[in-house]
Amino acid sequence: MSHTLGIRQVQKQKTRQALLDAALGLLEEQSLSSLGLREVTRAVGVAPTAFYRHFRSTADLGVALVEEALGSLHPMIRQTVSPADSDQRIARAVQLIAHHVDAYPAHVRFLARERHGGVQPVREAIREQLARFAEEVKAELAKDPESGGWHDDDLLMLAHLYVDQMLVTASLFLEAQEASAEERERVTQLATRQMRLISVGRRHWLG
Amino acid sequence: MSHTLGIRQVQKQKTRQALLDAALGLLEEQSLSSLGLREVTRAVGVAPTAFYRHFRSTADLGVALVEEALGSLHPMIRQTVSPADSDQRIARAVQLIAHHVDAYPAHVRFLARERHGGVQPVREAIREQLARFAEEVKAELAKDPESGGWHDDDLLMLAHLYVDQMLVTASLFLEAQEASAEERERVTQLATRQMRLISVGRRHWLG
DNA sequence: TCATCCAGTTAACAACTGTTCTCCGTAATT
DNA sequence: AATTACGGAGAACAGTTGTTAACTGGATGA
Repeated sequence: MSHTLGIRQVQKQKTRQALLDAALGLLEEQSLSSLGLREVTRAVGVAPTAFYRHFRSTADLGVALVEEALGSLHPMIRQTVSPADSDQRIARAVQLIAHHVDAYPAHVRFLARERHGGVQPVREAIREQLARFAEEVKAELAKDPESGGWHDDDLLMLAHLYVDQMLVTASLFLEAQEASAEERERVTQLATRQMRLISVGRRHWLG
Repeated sequence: MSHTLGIRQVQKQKTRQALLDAALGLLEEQSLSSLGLREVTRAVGVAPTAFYRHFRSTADLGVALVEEALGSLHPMIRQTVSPADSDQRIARAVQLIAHHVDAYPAHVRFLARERHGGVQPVREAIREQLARFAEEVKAELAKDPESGGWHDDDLLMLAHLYVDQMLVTASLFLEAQEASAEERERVTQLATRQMRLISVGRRHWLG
């Protein structure tokens, strides 16, 4: 069943990953729509034409990056929403987001930047994946006894609100990454209270 | 006091505005970081070198576009937040946002795209202006009797939440601009209920 | 062992980019 | 009426871009 990859396919995947990594690095100070194919291959140390062995275009590479970036986000979101919303749990969730931004800053930057960016297929890929995430969050919320009597539509509405709020918070942490410890603490306080307000709204939604 | 502009300065401002308009149009399907100086001048029908009479670079042009785009957003946000949050008021606010997106789609797209985009000075300009907006919203919220007993920090927190939620909603309407009437109605319902949940949270924030 | 495959290379193409310098015509100033 | 100020045009610069074509050499499968 487990067919060991030949040394050839291993090498191919290795350079493919190198292209993805290099692109992610270059995207720190520009958008995908201005990312050049040659720019990426030059950073990897490979001929420009080699690019075509892996991707049709930079937009195609962008779609691949969406998978990678949201793959790393996946477990984080799960952990964040799963427990009920006590104040302690919220504080922990915010810390989880902060930690994720520290661990994968380039992924977070890429998603925040290209979610509304200039490359349509990439926008669509992000939108699609985030919708799947919202569905997942909704399923998690449905387990909670607090969700008794909630309509499906309202659960999905809340799930989207959570997902958007997480991205906003992650983006805030990203901007404050090189800032002072006090500034980062300010962001933490802000995000925590916003999450708390949403929780209060959730608690009093019915009746 | 009112010094009438000479026919020369009038012409200059006219071509300057033409450059801004052309750029805004070209930015429908790309990001600012990939917008070329020649591309813009070609669209206006002017020599490439004329660009330098008005802007130092495309990033400089971007900052000018921030002023313009947020200028049009300014009265909209005011109207949206001013009244207390009855359900009817919320529905009206969402309609206001939808109307603004229809009236200035390019402005909304530009802000959503470049808020996290690849050009640092533009990001900073947007962040700065949005912070000023949040301050203004906070002042508006403070007038409301419902804000009695609220800390300044919490008021600002809520103001930011509102501003972000408005941008998210505007961006949703923008994506659904060419979609069916049912899809647009779905977006309206979603945005309305999210605003409502935030209002519920606001109402029960204290105690 | 031998023929095939295929990731990566080299070379060349026309088209495009931002920027500088020099010049022009005319509105503005004196 | 004479002079200056200045928005814009024109040409040229070196450097970049995406894409095609033909080629190489080592892993792969018969």
